[in-house]
Amino acid sequence: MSGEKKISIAVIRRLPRYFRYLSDLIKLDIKRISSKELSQRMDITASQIRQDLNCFGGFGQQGYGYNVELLYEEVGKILGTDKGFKCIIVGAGNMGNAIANYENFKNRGFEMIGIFDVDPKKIGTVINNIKVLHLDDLDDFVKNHHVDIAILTVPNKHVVGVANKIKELGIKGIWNFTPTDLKLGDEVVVENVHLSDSLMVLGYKLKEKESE
Amino acid sequence: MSGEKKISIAVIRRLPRYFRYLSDLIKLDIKRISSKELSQRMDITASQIRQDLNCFGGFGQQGYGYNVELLYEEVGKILGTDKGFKCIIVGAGNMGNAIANYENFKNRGFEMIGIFDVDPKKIGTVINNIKVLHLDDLDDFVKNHHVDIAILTVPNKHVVGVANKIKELGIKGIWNFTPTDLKLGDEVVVENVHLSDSLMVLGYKLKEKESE
DNA sequence: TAGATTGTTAATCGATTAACAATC
DNA sequence: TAGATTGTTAATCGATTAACAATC
Repeated sequence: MSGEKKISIAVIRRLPRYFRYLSDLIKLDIKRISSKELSQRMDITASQIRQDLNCFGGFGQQGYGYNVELLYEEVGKILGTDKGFKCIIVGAGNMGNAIANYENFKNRGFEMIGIFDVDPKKIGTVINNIKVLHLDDLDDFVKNHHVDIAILTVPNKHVVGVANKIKELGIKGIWNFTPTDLKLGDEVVVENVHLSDSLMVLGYKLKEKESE
Repeated sequence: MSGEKKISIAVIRRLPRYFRYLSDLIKLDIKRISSKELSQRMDITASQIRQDLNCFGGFGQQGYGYNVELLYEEVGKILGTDKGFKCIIVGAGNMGNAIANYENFKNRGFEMIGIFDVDPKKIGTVINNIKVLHLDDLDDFVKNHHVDIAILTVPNKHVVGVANKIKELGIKGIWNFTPTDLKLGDEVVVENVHLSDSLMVLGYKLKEKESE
């Protein structure tokens, strides 16, 4: 079922950015846009925009450009914003809380349906209308609810154990906020956030800037 | 002051990962490592490791490999872990809270010295030993404290205003947690986190996986 | 139709990998 | 010394950019 040419991760990582800019254009009531105009707004080349979009189909029209609304919908579809991915948060600490309360995920196709922790003080509390359950109840929960994605915000020492459990339960996606690189094989797709890494890159850039 | 060849951002983004793995090796009491062994642990090529490290100097020794402790220190120095970057958090919401409470930043060279918000209910409260101040007090604060980095966790509608203020106050680095792409010119270095983008990439991968 | 702009092929650029001489 | 492994150059691969024919 995969006769198509493989699309590079570099292209994929730009899609959410297109999605954002298109959403902004809709808010500005702009109906059509050329790759040239969009390239100026996004500070990338028009050529790259056309190449990127053409990986997925000819969404534009010669002499006209792209219909903003249509392109927005197409990019959304490519990213799966219509899939309604069901997510659970594992680890009800500060980061778990922040994510549970973040309002932007829902309209991008991600729904938070459960939060898990092991701290007795947290079990039973409610975060953004979701009751915190004990991690031991995760097995039962997964039997009764389809779960697409587990969001990992547990302390580092628990990561490997929890990740393996998630895999065993058949959850196929992990959004990993821990510093640990997970090695779970091909069955699970992992997207890492690695906040410290990001901050350290900023530190480097800053150091470079100052030595200019 | 820049006769050296420019080091690509791809290399820089791998450095924190080297730093993490070296830290793990130290914990395991491993004293030396070859690029080959490290490549197996990190799942990248030995060639890439040697190329990356050689951008900054010959830290290894033929026939021996790399001294773990020394390499760890060198990579740390490159990233500026010894700089003690002074950071403020702008936006004391859930994400601001999570970051203020994150314990891993300090030992990577980042110190949180201030938190700012505009919500009267938050002003004066204390988060991880740091008192939340009103954003109007930021000017004064910057006069009295050197600030390297502003961490932006404000609601989206305030981003542009706050970012401009940060720039005017002479802060040179922004760690941007908002979805907005900042356009502040060359004076300020920006590192984006864009959590939604990351989650959407995971959604895409998941969708691809399922259609395999 | 003429002008504009895409879709797509070709050229360029940069990053990764391979190979091996240098050397510990 | 012989074996191991780096540092570094050369080859390959992939991603970005340029160019232009197709076509709206």
